[in-house]
Amino acid sequence: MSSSKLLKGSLATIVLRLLEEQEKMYGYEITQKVKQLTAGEFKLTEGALYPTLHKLEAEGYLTTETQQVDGRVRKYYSLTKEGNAEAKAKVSELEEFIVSLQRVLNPKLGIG
Amino acid sequence: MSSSKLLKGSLATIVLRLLEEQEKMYGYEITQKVKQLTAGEFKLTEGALYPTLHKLEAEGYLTTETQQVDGRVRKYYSLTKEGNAEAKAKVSELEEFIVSLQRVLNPKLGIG
DNA sequence: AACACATACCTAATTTTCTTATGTATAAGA
DNA sequence: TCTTATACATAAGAAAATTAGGTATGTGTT
Repeated sequence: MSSSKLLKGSLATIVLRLLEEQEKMYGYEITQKVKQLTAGEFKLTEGALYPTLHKLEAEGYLTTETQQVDGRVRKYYSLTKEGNAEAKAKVSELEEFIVSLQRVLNPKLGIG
Repeated sequence: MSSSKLLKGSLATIVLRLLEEQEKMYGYEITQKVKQLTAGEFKLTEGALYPTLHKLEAEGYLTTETQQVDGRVRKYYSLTKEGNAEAKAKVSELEEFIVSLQRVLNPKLGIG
């Protein structure tokens, strides 16, 4: 992912979150979805995405099934039961991180 | 920095932001300030902080002056003119990133 | 037909940025 | 004396990107 090399470490969380919203997604679809949601601000590179998907699958958080569509192969990913739990956990963690980050960036707001 | 290895890439921005708020700070003070602002959630490690400070100095964004306080040396960092501009730029970039990230995490909210 | 662009997957080398571990040194408190 | 806090620093390793390359099909344009 990019937005000029910002905030590394959130990609897996983003993938898990998108799969919470939409049951099945394939890699290319994820890149387009992220691009659309962020109005082009995040450019999720394939070199980052595919290894992340493979890792999440290896960890048991995702399962795959391939489909042939218009002569092209698509590999659909879905959350496993563990993936669902992991998604919730990671998203919470990231949201808490954002709160802390905003506190540092804007200390005037105080501890809400 | 840590909050379990989340969001890498924001450390330099955090440092620049803190020095916008407070003209002079030394390394140890920065670690304590971050800890305080985030109620202990961010543990900024020295192995991450010092190289970052040195890099920002090498890039011309920070200047240093050392002081002897209670028999211990403190190295104070301040923003240069370029550092000031960089701080504004990096903070804006990070804030925009957070907005995009929240859009991905919570697509229901729509494009505000 | 040739070419560019979009779709769709993938990996490898390199770089960036951390964590972890270690080292030095002084001061304060139990 | 020993631990904890203060205060600096570097080095090895790991994690997670970027950059760059590869394969292949479909579509639209000249």
